[in-house]
Amino acid sequence: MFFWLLDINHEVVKDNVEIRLWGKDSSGCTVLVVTEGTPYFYILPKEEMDLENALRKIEAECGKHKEIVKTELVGKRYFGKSVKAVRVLCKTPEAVEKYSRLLSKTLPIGEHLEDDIRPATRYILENSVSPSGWYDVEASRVVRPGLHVDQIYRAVKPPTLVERLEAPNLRTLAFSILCMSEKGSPDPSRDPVLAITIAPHQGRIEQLVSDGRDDREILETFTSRIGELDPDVILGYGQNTFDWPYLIERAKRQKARLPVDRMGSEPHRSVYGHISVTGRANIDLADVSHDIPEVKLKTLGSVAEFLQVAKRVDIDRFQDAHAGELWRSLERRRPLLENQQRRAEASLKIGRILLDSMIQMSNVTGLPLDQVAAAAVGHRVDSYLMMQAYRLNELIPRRTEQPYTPYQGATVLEPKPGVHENVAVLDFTSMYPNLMIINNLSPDSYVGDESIPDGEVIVAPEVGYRFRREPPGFYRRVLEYLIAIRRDVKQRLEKADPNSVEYRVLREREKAIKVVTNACYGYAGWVGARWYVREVAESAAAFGRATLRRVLQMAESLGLAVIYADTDSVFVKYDRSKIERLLREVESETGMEIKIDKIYIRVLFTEAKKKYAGLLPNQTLDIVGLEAVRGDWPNAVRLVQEGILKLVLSNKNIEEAVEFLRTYVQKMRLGEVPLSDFIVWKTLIKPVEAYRVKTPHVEAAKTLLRDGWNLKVGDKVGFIIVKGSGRLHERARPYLMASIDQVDVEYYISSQVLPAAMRVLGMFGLKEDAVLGSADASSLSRYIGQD
DNA sequence: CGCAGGCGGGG
DNA sequence: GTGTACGCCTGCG
Repeated sequence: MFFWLLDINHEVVKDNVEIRLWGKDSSGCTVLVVTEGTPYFYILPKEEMDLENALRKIEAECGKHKEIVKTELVGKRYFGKSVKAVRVLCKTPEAVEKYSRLLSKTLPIGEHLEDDIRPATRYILENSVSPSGWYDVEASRVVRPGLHVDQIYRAVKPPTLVERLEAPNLRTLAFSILCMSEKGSPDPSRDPVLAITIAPHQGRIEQLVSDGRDDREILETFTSRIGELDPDVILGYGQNTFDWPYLIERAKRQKARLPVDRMGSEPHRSVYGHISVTGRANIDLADVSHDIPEVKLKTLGSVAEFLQVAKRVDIDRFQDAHAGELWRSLERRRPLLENQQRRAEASLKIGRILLDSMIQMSNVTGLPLDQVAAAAVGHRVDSYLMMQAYRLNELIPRRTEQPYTPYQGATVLEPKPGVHENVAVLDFTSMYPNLMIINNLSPDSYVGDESIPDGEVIVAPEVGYRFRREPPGFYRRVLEYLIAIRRDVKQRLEKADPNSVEYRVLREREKAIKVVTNACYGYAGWVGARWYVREVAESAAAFGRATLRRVLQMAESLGLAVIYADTDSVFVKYDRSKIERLLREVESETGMEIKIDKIYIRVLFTEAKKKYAGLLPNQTLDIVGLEAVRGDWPNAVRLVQEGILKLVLSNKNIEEAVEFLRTYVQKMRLGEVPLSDFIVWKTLIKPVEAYRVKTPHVEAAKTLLRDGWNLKVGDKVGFIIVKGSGRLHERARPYLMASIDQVDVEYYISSQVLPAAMRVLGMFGLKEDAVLGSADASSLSRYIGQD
């Protein structure tokens, strides 16, 4: 039987672990394959220990406990060394937890390992069954009441991989709930669910509306409709943190149940804080939005607009406390309900667009579809490395609590301020992964204070850490493997028809592999990583600095003018033959690929690092780091600075830029700029009470909290600076509580718009008073093109 | 005036 | 819960 693996969980049935593989078969039927799981952990005796003796002791101790099935000595590797470990097989995961601890306490003979691997993960690793892929399994039909799938099988043998790229047709729906409160956030202990919208991919959109007091009926209808529609994928926006917990709490209050999964039980919280619906993939698109860095403000409307499925303003409405009042009158309720429908439809469309990439990320990293959406990059890499460790017969280290020590990172050069014409940006392809491969930077090749002949090690510059040249370390093997499979996917892409499904899948697969490859360096320096060794990350950074330094030397000796450099990129004055020579020489010396990334017709640098704007040959403007692209500056500032940059870079027209600024400032003073362009958004990175300083956004948040709002870590606070006296934070108002005539326009002009404008205009020798003074813009001096 | 806390975006 | 480097705001002594 062929099936595509959608979800995996385990149940303990009569002291045995049953692994449940939920999937779809090749005809689109839902299937469940049950099989046994074997829970176990390892004891790794200390090196000086006599193995026979250790094993005898362990066996003697294990013999006393009936939940331990057996022990066996197995050959494994641990941090690159061949070791013998004792595998302790248990009946249940609970026994694994209990005896791994007990044994290491009563028998202090070594480390206990892999007791932190959950049964479903263990099964994935052991049988190489990565989720979101096709498998062939020899299985017999069985009957199991109470499980909601078309067919149930018992596996006779472990599944084997089937090379088939295309995912099956997944039944998908999106849902959204509507709850309201007279003030602030709705509270499930008080406010009923007012409406639930279900938007199935196939079929009509449904809206279940309650009478506003008793939501029991719509909760029950929702549950039964999910059962009837039987989705493989459940989409939503924020349902892990809002909709599901709210529904669960409401159901509890109503003494109702929410058996929406495929085994008749309720949604529950799982590993990455997400809500798991067994047998289906519950995907919160708010989690997935973090994979789209281009979308700054993570609202459903912003994501919808970015993906061109809806206009932001049509989606992000009624998301504030005022909406509660709308529910009261019947005719004003209509737009509220219509908006909710649009939100569910937008979620559905967004999900359909993003599903391919999530499926590939799931299959590459080995995390089930619902988990991969919720897991952060570090956990995705963690999962990937665990699969690779299994492939290489390496024991999986546990996460350990350890202190965090910062280390020195990359080099950033002081830019040459001014406008430069024809500037090429050269950069290395995957610099950190390549440095890790070339220098064998890996936890297992890292040589601490052991004495080793100089010829056998590579020494990292500046930091002096040593790494064995041979054998290839874990990171090196994994990174080489990643690069090899990516190359293979790229080759297949070249042959594929760009309009085919195959092409689309391969493109997403290639992206997923790239993300994992590029995250390995950061992962190596993350204290939470299973394979965290700070010296590895620190050495990669040091090799990076040395490499960049060398490129700068070589550019200089070739007579190429360097304008700026950051980490793995160098900005040089365009000179085709010299650049080509530089690239060749750098490649042969470093063994890494470096190429021209882009050529700016004109690029403007201020004195600041990491801030510049460049004009590309197709007339588009690249703005990096400047206020115009930052989310914590009001629209007014972004708009003015971007406008000025466009004028000075594409037309070289400073007079027009000054005129543009003057006109905008005038509009501000005349009240012709809308309130929304004055809003400053800042994120709360900790609970409001935890702040020791009084800042505008924290004070605005306090005002909102006093008004009954529910603000949490990660929430964005939009505020306005209003007229009046006192410190800035005393004049910060939540934007919903301010009107246009209260705005301190002069503050915005002098402290926000002008500084941002002058950062650009100042580069042309203009002074603030000259710009806003009475002088005619056309009499301003021109400084363009000096370099 | 200088330093610290806070935040966001870059490579 | 990938890393470090950086700029620039406001608060505060």
